[in-house]
Amino acid sequence: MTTVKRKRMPRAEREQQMIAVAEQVFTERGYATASMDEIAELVGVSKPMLYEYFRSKEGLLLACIRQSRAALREVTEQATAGAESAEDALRLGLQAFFVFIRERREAWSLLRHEMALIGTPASDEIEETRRQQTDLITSLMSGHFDSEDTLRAEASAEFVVGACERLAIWCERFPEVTPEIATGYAMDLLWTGLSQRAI
Amino acid sequence: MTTVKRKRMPRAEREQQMIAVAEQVFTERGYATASMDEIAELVGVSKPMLYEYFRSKEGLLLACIRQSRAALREVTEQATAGAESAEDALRLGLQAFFVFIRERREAWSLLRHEMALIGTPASDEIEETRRQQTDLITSLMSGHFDSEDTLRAEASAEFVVGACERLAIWCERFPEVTPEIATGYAMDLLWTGLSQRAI
DNA sequence: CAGTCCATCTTACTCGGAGTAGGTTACCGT
DNA sequence: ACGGTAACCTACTCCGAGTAAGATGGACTG
Repeated sequence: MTTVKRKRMPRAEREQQMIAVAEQVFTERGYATASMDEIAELVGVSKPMLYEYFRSKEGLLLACIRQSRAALREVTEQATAGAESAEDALRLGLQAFFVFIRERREAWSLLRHEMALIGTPASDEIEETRRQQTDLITSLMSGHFDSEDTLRAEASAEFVVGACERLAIWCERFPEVTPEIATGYAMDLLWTGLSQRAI
Repeated sequence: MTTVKRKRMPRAEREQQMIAVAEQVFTERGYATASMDEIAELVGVSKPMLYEYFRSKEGLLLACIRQSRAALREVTEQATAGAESAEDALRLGLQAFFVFIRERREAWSLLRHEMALIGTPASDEIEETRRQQTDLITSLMSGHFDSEDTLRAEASAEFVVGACERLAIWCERFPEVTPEIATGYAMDLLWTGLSQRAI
């Protein structure tokens, strides 16, 4: 767009630029509808360069997902590092998550939407992101919960991740629901359950 | 495959057959990898017939999703019809859901995996399925909960749907987790919350 | 500063699958 | 028996993923 002079640049830098553009395009058009030609054009480079660096369209998507995942991990681990109790850890982690998805809508959109591609490397990659989160939750909880029933513990972690993922998507429709409010909803439900609110 | 004599058949019947085959193929190969030629061949009919009846590849996917959704709705509505309390309704609904996804793996797989296609009709269709479930939950709960805070009520419903969706996917990896056990996990977490299990 | 080397980059293709134009045939009602 | 139409087919176009083979800028060497 703005770049009139397409200069050569070192591989690492070009890769980052490509990922940034791809993240944008995939999010806007959707993976299926996005074309490699368009991404190449926006980067200001020819299509074979994309293939040189990422092997395939899906490879490019993978790179985007991996980057988002790393960012999410960074954020949630930092946030929960100093927690004392399970309740505290949960709250801090939830808060970090809901802030992340608000601040980095594009990254989140990728993780959220591009889940088709069953049987392809990309679906594994998305699942890996969730596994990262469930592992984190499981380990956070392990010190604070009766952990006899490991199956139940795993189920709980999955449950939490699914619930929050869905809640996050819902939040997008309501700008007035701040990360703080979302965290509050999630904590209430997770911690005290629905019974508290039954008449 | 087995059909040696490809006979003509009325539209409605052919449509059903096509949907059945498509559901299978989409599930096995994934939407992106599946080809209309292959589906047509398996049905024992030529490709333009698929387009005549479903307009596009995505239209065919839509038909599959709609059918699954109708089945899911049928099952959950039936199950919760006679519930007395909120707790009861929740339990019966969850049970019906977990039984459904076990018995109809293919249908469920479609709803579960084919979520790419952001901005396309199919993504709306998937969301519509979730909305169906959240609406059901909301209406089930409306009589039993303090409904001043509608935003919170909606959030709760989304939360429940997301949690159960994720839990259902997790269950696939553990055949020993029966629908009954899954329902138990979900009820415990939803109703009494995590605090009950904290040390 | 001329020459060499190679990472970066390009043009110009192939190939497979979505979607379509236009014609053909079995079946049903009269 | 004989239209009429719903069901069906052959034979294409077109678009986008992926690739083969070659061109070029610029860093480093003598």
